Amino acid sequence: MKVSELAKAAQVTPETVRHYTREGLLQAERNPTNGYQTYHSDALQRLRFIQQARTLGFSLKQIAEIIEQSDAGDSPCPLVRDLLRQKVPETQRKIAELQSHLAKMEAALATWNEMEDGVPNGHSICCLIEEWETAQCCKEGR
Amino acid sequence: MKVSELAKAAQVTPETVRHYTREGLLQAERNPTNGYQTYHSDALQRLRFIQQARTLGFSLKQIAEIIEQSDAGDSPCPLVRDLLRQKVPETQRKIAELQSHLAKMEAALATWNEMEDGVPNGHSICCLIEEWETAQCCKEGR
DNA sequence: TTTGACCTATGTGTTACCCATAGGTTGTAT
DNA sequence: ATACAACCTATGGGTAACACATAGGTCAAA
Repeated sequence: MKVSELAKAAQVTPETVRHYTREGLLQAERNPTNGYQTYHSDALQRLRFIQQARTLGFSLKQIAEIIEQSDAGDSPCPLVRDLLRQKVPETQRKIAELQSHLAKMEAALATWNEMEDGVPNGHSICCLIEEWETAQCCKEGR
Repeated sequence: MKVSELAKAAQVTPETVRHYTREGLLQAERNPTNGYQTYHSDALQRLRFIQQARTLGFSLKQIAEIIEQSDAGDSPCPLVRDLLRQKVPETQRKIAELQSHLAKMEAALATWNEMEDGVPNGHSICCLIEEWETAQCCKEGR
């Protein structure tokens, strides 16, 4: 398999395949006559694994560690479990954060539907963001 | 106000203040004798505005646009509303994505509590991720 | 006057790629 | 046989929002 063939099979760009190869996440052999990278068929499986892990929020670095352990003959499962245990609260925190933002944005949009646009007065830049908690400023027609 | 004073007042690092200044989000004047950046007191208000906007997920570029409009005497409120309207579905999408990941991670951890760690067998790298949907592999004791 | 705490500019590192450049290779159509 | 498209290669630069390191100038207090 050549770069683009592997890339197409996994629905990624050839550049991504080259990137993973450069970073050591994928193994390839050089065709000595033309210097092209050649991948074995199990590279596709590994690439799919990387995609799965990426989907879960693992960094390439973490994935590289997992693969390394695996290649060394050790079970990567304990490592993966540790990483997941770290990632769960991180993800929960991120979700809570985004939900808070979302609530603010929706509340603001709802309120502002009834307000006229403010004009900057030298003190405030954008009342919509500035007086965020109250979102009262535009009511004054500033 | 000097860089660090402004930074401390807004609970950010001096480097962040310099960054915003370099990017044109904050205005400063040079002290001609020593070259130090000098900020007016309303820079703090502006910095707080930037923080608010960042919290909502606006990029520095978008914030710069908002500030530009404001400085030009135009109301940035319509622009902000447009940006928010774009950001709401984006945020919803991100939340849904994270929730899906979280659910998978939690389900996996729960299942794997009862499983023994697998050992790589040359075919699978980490059954915990690979056979994600079923998460059956480790049951076989591979 | 020395010291510590500040300031400056510049450049590098982070993450996971994307894109541009310049040039070699392969396969097919003419 | 050759032109041409479509592939490959390496290299370097760009992205976002800073953090950090370096080297050197400045300031205030002891």
